[in-house]
Amino acid sequence: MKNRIKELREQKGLTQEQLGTLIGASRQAVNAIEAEKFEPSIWIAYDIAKVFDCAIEEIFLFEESIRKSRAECSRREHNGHSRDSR
Amino acid sequence: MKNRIKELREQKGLTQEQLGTLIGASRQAVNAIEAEKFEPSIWIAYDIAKVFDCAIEEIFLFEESIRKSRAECSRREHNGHSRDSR
DNA sequence: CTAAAATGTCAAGTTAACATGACATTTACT
DNA sequence: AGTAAATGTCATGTTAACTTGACATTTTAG
Repeated sequence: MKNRIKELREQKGLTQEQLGTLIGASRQAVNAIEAEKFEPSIWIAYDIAKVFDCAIEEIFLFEESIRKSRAECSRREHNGHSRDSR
Repeated sequence: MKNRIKELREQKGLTQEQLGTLIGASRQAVNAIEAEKFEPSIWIAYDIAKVFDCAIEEIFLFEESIRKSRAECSRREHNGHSRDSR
């Protein structure tokens, strides 16, 4: 998803590795999230937001993002029962 | 993690299943997240927040929550190199 | 009380978010 | 140019956040 990590990180003069250390995550995880390779877990999102003293929504731009994982793709044809089937 | 889903959901007169449908998730997922069985993905957290017209942090109470998953547990003994080792 | 709706919970399977390690490429400095 | 730091990226493995399906328990309403 779209995010402002790189912008804010450089503003603070942090490397990806340093940011990773600050939030207790790997350098590669920071890199991948920053590069929009995958979605952050909610805790990592929160930790990053805290480093930059922001709300999660100010860093991760949900509205402008394309949702790849759930909530689309499947769960499209097999609706109509919805009930647990008892 | 601690959250105010039940409170807000009932305030709106929604069932777990209805909330699940609104955010495109299963009833069981809503139940488990509400009961703090597991952490929501960031998209589910966002969708729930939007249903209740709140910020994520107003619904999921990070500060009061115990972090079970990452950022503790491992990554404690094997520090000191930090660099990729080349 | 009784039936239905809501909720709780378990099993099994899938998927993606991580971790670690390794190597390649780019950036920055002297 | 040369070198070190920073970044990009790939492979492999683990784990937890989901899914569907099924059944048990609790709550609600007539």
